[in-house]
Amino acid sequence: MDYNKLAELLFPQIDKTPEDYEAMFPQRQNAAGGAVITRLGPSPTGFIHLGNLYGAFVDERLAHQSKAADGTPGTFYLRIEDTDDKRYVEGAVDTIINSLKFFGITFDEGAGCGQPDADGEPPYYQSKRGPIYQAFVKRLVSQGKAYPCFLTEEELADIRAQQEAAKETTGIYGKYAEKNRSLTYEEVEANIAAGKPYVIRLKSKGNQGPDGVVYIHVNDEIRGDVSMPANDQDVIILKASGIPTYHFAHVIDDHLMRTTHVVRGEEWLMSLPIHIELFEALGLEPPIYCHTAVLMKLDDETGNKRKLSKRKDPELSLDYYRQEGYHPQAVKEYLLTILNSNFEEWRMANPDADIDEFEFTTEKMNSAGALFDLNKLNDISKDVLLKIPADELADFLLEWAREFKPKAAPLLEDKEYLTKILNIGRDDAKPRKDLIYAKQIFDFISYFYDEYFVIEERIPEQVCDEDAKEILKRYLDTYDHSDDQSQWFEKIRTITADLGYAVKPKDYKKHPDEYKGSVAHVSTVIRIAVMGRSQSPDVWTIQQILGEDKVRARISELIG
RNA sequence: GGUCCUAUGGUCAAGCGGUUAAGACACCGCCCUUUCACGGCGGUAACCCGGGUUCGAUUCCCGGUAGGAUCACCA
Repeated sequence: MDYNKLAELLFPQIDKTPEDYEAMFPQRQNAAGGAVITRLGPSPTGFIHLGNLYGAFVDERLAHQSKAADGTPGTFYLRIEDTDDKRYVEGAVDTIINSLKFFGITFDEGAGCGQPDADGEPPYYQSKRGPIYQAFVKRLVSQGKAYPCFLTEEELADIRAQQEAAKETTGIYGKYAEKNRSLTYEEVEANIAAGKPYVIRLKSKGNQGPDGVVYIHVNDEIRGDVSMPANDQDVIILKASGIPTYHFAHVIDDHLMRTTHVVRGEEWLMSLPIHIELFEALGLEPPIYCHTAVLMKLDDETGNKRKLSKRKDPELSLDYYRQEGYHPQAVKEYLLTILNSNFEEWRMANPDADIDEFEFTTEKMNSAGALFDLNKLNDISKDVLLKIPADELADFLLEWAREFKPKAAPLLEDKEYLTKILNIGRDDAKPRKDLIYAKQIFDFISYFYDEYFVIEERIPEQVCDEDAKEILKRYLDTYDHSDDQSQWFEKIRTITADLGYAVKPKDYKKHPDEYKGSVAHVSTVIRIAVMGRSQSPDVWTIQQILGEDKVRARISELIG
């Protein structure tokens, strides 16, 4: 069989060679100098989730932390893996870029990144790289390393059924590949003339060595040495549509785009043998692989760990964090704590350092899947929000409200008021940490706005209704908005003592029979009248922000 | 089922042949306090099982078990 002739028959329109493309896309300057080149390769389904962000983070850190000999940083680019046209969703690329940008991850180049050509140059959309892939496939065919296969869906199904019945490995390999591997030129020509659809398969060298099964060994940056049986499947490299499969596109693109580190999910580990054989067949050097762990969650029903699922787990979607109003920085820091085990320690030692100063390493990555922990996220979020100045936080909250709570947004437009509210207890030596995410913050401060003010709790049982009324009446009578905090509290003490409550909570605790209750209970009545709830920051401070009119109005309302 | 990955408290995790087996979150108690929060102090809680190797295994090897991943003209 004349393979050159076959290649020409299959790809008459392809006139460029692999060498042409090598010359068109030469080695990058910075990669030659040791910088790390990474990429994100999402399919354009428009759904970008926490797992994507998790991986993107590794890519971004690895690239931007590395430096070439001359000091130029590595490159992180976006490549759209749209080899499956069924998956394409309109506007998906923008969604991807914007979602990641929200979390502070930006690309240096790639799809939608403002290259001269809107699509990027070289094309960063796999769907636009057809001729490139075909040039390499053509070369493989001409070397007898790949061949056209005319197996129909029915035939494939038959083979599969037969294999399953015999408990053999499924797929096209060994004897199952024979038929199409050994087609003559004339047969191929006739099939094509008859318009039969076909795919191009790799002619696998198999994995049988003189001593049994041959294993491949790969040094994964995260997992260390990984070994598994070499590939023996005649995998499809070019689909009937002329578009390559992921496997082939990965090999060609990451080589031509000079990716040095391929960061991808653990789910790709099992196809590594295919990629290794492909690189070998093409005479190319494989990149360094980093297979990251999958994000897990405890299943409510089974109690077992399982992969976060798009359908069942809203927290997988990045939209979830935007809707709840998590600050991107909080999500980022949380991800980093599960990504690099020493980050948390570093953060404690360097509470104010920029996140970029943390030295991210693949050695500190865990290869087992981490369980997603909302508690931890919330805890981290408290610290993150504390470091953000109140006025910035006000902007963040307003922005969130405009999108997700439009009815409340106009109230938050009064930025001075909002900033004061958010600043309560923040500039102390021991600042409060009760702000977690926008939705929670809004609920937390809602009583500052009459439109959302409601009495949520009942007065403590130690205080009877008459006393409660009396407390509020006296409080209102003696209320002077210009009192400082100690003057204000002195008046509460007076009321407390006059009505037979203990001024010192300890006294009440020691002698519960001698008092009706303590100053704590009296204060709680006031709290509920003014804030509608028994738990809040300092009452005096809140009243100063609320303003005299609101304070008086709310108390008067209750006295009737 | 085949193949591969993983295995330390409820969760995230240090550890890399000899440790009282760190720390963080969560939980509980006490203190501070007009409530809550913050903070401080303290507490409950772990090396999956069985064989080896070794003077000695959480750590190394083998087997089991468990969990996860993967077996498409999807990525």
